[in-house]
Amino acid sequence: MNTAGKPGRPRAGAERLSRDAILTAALRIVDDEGVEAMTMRRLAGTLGVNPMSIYHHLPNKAAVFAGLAEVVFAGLDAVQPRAGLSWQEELKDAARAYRAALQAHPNLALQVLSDPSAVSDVVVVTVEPFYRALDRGGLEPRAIFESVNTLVDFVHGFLLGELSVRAATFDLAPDLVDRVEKLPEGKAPTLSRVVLALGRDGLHYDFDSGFESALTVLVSGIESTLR
Amino acid sequence: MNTAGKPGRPRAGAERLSRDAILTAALRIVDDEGVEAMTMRRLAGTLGVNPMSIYHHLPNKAAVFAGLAEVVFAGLDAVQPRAGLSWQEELKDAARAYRAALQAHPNLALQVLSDPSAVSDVVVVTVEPFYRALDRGGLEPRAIFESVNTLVDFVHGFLLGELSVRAATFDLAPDLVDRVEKLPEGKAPTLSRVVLALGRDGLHYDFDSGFESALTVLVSGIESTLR
DNA sequence: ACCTGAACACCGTTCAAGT
DNA sequence: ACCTGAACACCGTTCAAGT
Repeated sequence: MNTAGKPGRPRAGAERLSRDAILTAALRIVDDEGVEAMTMRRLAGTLGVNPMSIYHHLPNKAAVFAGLAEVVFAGLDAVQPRAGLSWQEELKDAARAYRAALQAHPNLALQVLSDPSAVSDVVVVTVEPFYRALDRGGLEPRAIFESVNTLVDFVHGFLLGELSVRAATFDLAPDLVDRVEKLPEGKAPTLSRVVLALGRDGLHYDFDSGFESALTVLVSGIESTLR
Repeated sequence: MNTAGKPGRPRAGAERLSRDAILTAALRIVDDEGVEAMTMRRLAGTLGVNPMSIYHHLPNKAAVFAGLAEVVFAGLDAVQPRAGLSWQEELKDAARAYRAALQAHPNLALQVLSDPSAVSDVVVVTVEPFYRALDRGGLEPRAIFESVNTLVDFVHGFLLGELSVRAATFDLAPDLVDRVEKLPEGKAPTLSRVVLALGRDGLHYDFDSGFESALTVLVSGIESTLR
């Protein structure tokens, strides 16, 4: 039977744990309560298992996060480009899909983006749609490589900002106008002038349209390297 | 006298601790050994003080990191643009200076970039040089605002990659060619073709030139919104 | 092989007590 | 006000022992 609390090896097929089961539970904790709540002891608790049991399936906590990164990026794999798009629109779609994949697990994304050891082969494959679109655009290999790096870096930085703000809803809203108004005279004159010209309404920032306008800039910049 | 280990309030002027002294010691730990080594107990240890003493100067550990963020960004404040530059080159200089400031404390930068609560007014002022250059370029307030966001997001994402790789020197070098060669046939055809066309030499990546080529793309893209 | 229990060497932070 | 000591409620991980 091997009920909870009983030591000893379970019968074949009666294992209470598996790598998959552990990762599923871990992802749930991260999604619901954030990376900080995902401790080995807490994870074992939700699985109804001794903390040490986990170590028979994953070597340590870092491996748990690396496993979660795989799970998240694996979903990106299957996405097919929409038919009939210009290569520019296909490129934008790739960036949109990449952003969406990371947004699907915001708490995890922040962790994964800043942890190089969490990056595996699954992540490498993630960039295929970018390569495809730029190849269609007729760029040289070197230009493709650098353009993809630029785009991916931008998406990472954008997500850093987006997810940080989202995670900080309990904090005071970072009202740029307020902050600028409180700045000492002459500390940042151009910033002050531009921000105040935009005003409180003009600054109402929307991540989706911010992302789109950045994509427009980036794609125009990439196009201009063709000439 | 208030020698080490003696409790009680020190005489005026004989305080053994200050916010500045604490932050200086903390920055040293972070620079030398990384964010993970910077614990309250370790920090107190290097200051020769009881762990709890720190709490009389900073409310908690998060406040220590927020203070460190201030220290780092404060250095950016004084930078003046070089004379005689086109607005495009001035804009690139702003991005270069921002990257350099974050690179100066790589261990801290990763932490700060992903921690919204570490961002203070000091950081807001950081973007003034970007605003200045774009204002000279004749962009409208809205376009300036969005271009700065795009540029700053890119720099953040770029640094995330750059600092991650630097921090992972002990890990296996992420050799893209090797990884691509091991990929299942047809898994990422364009990526494979492009990467193999570049070859092992063509891919030898250099962060400095990668940064420059991204800046070229970004600035061209911003220019094209003027027309 | 798979799970457990006790133990080690840590954490951040609260609280009461010293001067 | 500034510093300390003991204590609370945690961590990740090693190791020996069960079946």
